[in-house]
Amino acid sequence: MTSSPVPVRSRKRPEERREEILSRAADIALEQGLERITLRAVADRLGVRPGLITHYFPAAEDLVIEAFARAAIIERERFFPADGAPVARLAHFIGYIGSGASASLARLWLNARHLSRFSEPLCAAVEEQDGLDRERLSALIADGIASGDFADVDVETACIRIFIAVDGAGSYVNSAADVEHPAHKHFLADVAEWALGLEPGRLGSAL
Amino acid sequence: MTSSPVPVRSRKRPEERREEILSRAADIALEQGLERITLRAVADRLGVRPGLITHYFPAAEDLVIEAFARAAIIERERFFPADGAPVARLAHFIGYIGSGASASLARLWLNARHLSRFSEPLCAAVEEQDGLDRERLSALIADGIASGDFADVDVETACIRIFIAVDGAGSYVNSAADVEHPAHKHFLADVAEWALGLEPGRLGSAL
DNA sequence: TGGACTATTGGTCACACATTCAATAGCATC
DNA sequence: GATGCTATTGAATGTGTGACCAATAGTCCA
Repeated sequence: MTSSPVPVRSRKRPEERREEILSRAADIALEQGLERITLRAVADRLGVRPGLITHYFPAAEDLVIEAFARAAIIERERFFPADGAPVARLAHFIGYIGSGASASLARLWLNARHLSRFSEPLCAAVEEQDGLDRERLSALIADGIASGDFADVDVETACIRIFIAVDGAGSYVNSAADVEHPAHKHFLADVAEWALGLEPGRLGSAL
Repeated sequence: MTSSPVPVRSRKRPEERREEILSRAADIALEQGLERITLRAVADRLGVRPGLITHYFPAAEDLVIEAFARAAIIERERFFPADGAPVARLAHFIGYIGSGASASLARLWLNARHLSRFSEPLCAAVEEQDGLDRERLSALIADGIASGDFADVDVETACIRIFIAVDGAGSYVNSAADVEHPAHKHFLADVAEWALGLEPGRLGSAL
């Protein structure tokens, strides 16, 4: 009585199929973690046989690495607005990180940073994506300095400080404990104000 | 011609054996990561059969959790000196974290924080150890405030800020990239000075 | 329309893992 | 010195993983 499990075989253009695979793998990376990207898991989501994934990614590790990069690239656009005044862009960035909306992104980075321990190529991919984030923030900082919104600080120094604060705050993303303390919630804004020579509280409204 | 693989069976008191197992598991956690704590790996290090590990830890996950706790407890003593002036103790703490000596500890925490995603009991253990660290640092801060070395800041707030900085700096422990930039190396000391109302540079000599 | 190319399948294999359990042997106690 | 308890072994089981490969069937082109 059940519908026959007819194996509907749909043949797609290699580039398209590859995109599909990467896209699903990136979804898994964000939802469940990089170590849950298995041939079977990706194949199931696509309604396809595991062997097909191997066909496109002979080494499963490469799929994981590319999926991480894709997830990082896609998520990046959510917190780096393209335009607006420097302070507003910075406030959006900080507000986004501080809100729960970036939890899956924080988990992804925690995940990847840890897994870098076991995989040299993944480590390289992490550093590459990290570099892209830094480029974005550095550009934002440079804009703010040029416009006079930020003090005339060293861009790289400010960028490094802010990202350490981002990663520090993100460390607790998997903890059930209280990240409700004001010192927690305001840390990133506090550090950003310090790093950019803003008067304390200037970014506080972003929360 | 090879020496016969005589299975030398040495029978030990349960408490002693259990300690041995935990100790080796903690070693593996620090050296190779929590996910490398397998029945076989621990058994091999002890010259014992995997079944014996199961005998003491019917659920392997419990061994991992206890091994993490043990590693965290042992390592804690290395960076929280028992006595000395508050500033000196703080400088030791910061110097230890900043030096490469704490790399395996940073890896352990990154590891555990990530794995907390998949295991509720591990998450609880992480929070427990985290709480113990915070107790230590809070006591140190309270001492410094009482002695007048630190400003009259809120202990919990200062503690939270410093630990976010610790975890943020530790995030890059598996990266091959440059953590050599001064902003990187001084971040923890900078934050500590800010959080404790110390004049900038006061802790810098610790590096 | 027929043939070539290859995306896709279905099945298999080897490996690492935790778990289970009956059999064995060390140690303490009588 | 015999006996009982249990720490320890040896082996088997089941699951999940990546990798491999011959067979199949879409799709495109001559």
